[in-house]
Amino acid sequence: MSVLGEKSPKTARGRRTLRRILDAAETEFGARGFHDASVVSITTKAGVAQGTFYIYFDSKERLYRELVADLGARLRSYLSEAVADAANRIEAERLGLRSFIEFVREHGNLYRIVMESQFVDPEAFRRYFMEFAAAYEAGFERAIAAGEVRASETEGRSWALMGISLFAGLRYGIWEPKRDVAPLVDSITEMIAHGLSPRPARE
Amino acid sequence: MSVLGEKSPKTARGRRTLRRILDAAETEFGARGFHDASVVSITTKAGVAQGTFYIYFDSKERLYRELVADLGARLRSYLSEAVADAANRIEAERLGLRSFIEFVREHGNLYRIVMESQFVDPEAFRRYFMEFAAAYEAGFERAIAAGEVRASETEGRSWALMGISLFAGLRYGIWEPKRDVAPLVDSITEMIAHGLSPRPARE
Amino acid sequence: MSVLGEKSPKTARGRRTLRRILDAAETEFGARGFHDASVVSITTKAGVAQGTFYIYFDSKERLYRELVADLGARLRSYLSEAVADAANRIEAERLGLRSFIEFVREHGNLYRIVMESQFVDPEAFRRYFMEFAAAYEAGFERAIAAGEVRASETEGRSWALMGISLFAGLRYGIWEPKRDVAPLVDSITEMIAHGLSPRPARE
Amino acid sequence: MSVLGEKSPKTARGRRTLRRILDAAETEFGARGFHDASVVSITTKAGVAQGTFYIYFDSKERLYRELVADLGARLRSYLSEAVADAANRIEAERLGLRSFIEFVREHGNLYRIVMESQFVDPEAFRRYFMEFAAAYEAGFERAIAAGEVRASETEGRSWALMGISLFAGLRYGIWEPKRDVAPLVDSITEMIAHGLSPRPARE
DNA sequence: AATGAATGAGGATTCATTCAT
DNA sequence: AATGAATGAATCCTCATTCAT
Repeated sequence: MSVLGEKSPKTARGRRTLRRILDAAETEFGARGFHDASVVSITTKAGVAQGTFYIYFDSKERLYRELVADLGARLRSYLSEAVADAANRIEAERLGLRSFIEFVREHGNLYRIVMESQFVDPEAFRRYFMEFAAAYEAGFERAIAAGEVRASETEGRSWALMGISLFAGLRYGIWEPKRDVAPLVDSITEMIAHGLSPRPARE
Repeated sequence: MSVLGEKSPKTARGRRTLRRILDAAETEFGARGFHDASVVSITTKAGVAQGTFYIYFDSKERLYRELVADLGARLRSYLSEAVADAANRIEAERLGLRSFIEFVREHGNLYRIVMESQFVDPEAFRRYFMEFAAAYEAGFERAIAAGEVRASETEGRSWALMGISLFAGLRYGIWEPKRDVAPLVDSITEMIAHGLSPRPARE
Repeated sequence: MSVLGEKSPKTARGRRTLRRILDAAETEFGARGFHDASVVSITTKAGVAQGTFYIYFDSKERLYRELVADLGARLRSYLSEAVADAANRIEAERLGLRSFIEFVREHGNLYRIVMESQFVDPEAFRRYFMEFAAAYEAGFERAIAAGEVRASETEGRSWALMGISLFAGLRYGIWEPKRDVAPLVDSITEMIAHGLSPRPARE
Repeated sequence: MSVLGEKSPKTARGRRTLRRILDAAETEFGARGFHDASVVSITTKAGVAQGTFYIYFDSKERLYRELVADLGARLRSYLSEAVADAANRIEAERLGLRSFIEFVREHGNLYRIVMESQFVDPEAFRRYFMEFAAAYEAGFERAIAAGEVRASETEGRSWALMGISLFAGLRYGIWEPKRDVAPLVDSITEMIAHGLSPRPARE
């Protein structure tokens, strides 16, 4: 989607350097946060000189922004793939929740970077989640049309469900990455399932 | 009330100064974030000399930590009061969600500060939410015992519900503070109600 | 000699406070050096408010200067007393060396303060040692007249002997305060004795 | 030659800059002392930006430490060269004393820096002189074996002789740099010669 | 394309000293 | 006589960015 590194390098050597900076940045930003990850620390880790950084990026802020966009895209594609085979909406929720936690466990840095972008580039963060939510809502509309979930306003519901995932990612992906997450996912999904069920509760 | 651990002033003048620093800090941290809010900007806004800051706080970091703790306590007390009169657990959820959004609308800075602490002082952030969650779970246990909600594992559910609130606070408290939130709260609460209902959905 | 504390207090309470500041200053200056010993650290240790300091002293520098003068006087009187009973000049050298080391062991702070004054108030330091040297030389002249030591220029000799003491004080008073110093003092004194002996070495 | 442990520059330009900082530091530290010589004053005198300082040194303290070590090495090599041709130990003492005073006259800053290190980095100071003393003692042992000086304990004697030099350096190198030092050196050396002579004094 | 060097504004913090009570 | 509060200049250091080679 977004092409990382404004000034895209022409030579193989250049591509390699760019790749190294990007990887170093991901690690550093993830581990130390935007402010504590300095350009020096990134270039040092990448094994290049400080000046080299500015061959590929206009500024630290700019790199960060591009990184966030890229990571967001990766996350989104990961999720839509994970959910593709779901038989129905409820199943999709279960799969989405589970694979999101897995994703966070495998790409903790990425998760942290995206979350921190809220405080570094609020507008980008906002846009990203609004788009995500739009897709989410669209899915809901289809599910309602298909009778898989109870009809209702979809915006708030979508947002609520995103909040669940995000927060579950924080606790079970970042804070407790060894925890057996299956029962919790089941419990949460069960709650969601009832919450969305097209069949009203018994009297 | 305030449990701030700063060196407490002994004169009225001192208390006034401390108060001004605290207020300025809340505003600055909320508006510009931890890193962009400098000690200069805080003291300038408070109308005191830079050195005065260090009469009351050991460091910028320390002030932040104390602020987070204090804000957390304020939020918690606000919420428990808001929820006190709820007839049952479901009603408590509705009230909690609604008043949380209200709180965020009125104290946006505060919300931002607490959220950003995740990246400034992760341990404080973690501790704060773990404690909150514990209280939440305890409430769940009671509700289950009272037959107000369906029995189930409570940890994941609590966490999920907190995620909903937090994210709703972000969107409807911070991003869209003018939005009429009632229908969304209703919709979300309805989802939660079904999700927790002691009477499972019909087959 | 020098009356410590410009504005000499009239009341008993005042004298007590002054005393406490002086003692704290001696400890702090000795332990942390002039620059690292702050007025805060001194007043804190003395158990008084910061402002109180300036009731008794115009400045940190001033206190230091007075302290150095006072300590110098104490040292000088200690030494002249220690040497008073010496049967002759050589004996005086031995006693002087030994008691100087003892003095340093008992009053390490004092020694350090006087030595550091070289870098805080070079002129005062210089004056002090020049005066000391003058007294030393006078003693030498007398000893020569009495035939106790070999005639010679006395200035360089005096200075050299002061250098020996000072450096011995550093090593055996400050750095190795537990060391049995008797044999070293004997050895050095023996060297001095031969060096000064009125009976030159045989050809 | 220089054993400075700073981050060594890779270009000629860098080496020039480093050299300028080092020279400026020597002058400033020597003239104003460690505390009053600020990084600003050093970089200003060196004609570089403040930040440049930190390309080459981790901290002001660190630079100082390295300077002390370097200066010590220079002094030591200067002295051992000066003394190399001495016919015997006594002659070596005379040459050592004289050339030390000369050295101090030519490198007053250097002398002051080494002396002040006692109060800035006591451990470095201590180490320096202990090493020096060890070399001194070894020389003594050899002289005793060669029958050039009277047998005796050597540690205290070495220390005493170092004290003489140091103090003579202070007075005749720093305080009275124009003074004709020859007679004083003679007088002191004569005293030392008798003090160390292998031929006992006549009865 | 890459590098090492240089910049300088800006940041947190310290501290001797003064002030008001 | 004493205190707690306030000051503000000064200090060390960091870091994103630019420059010369």
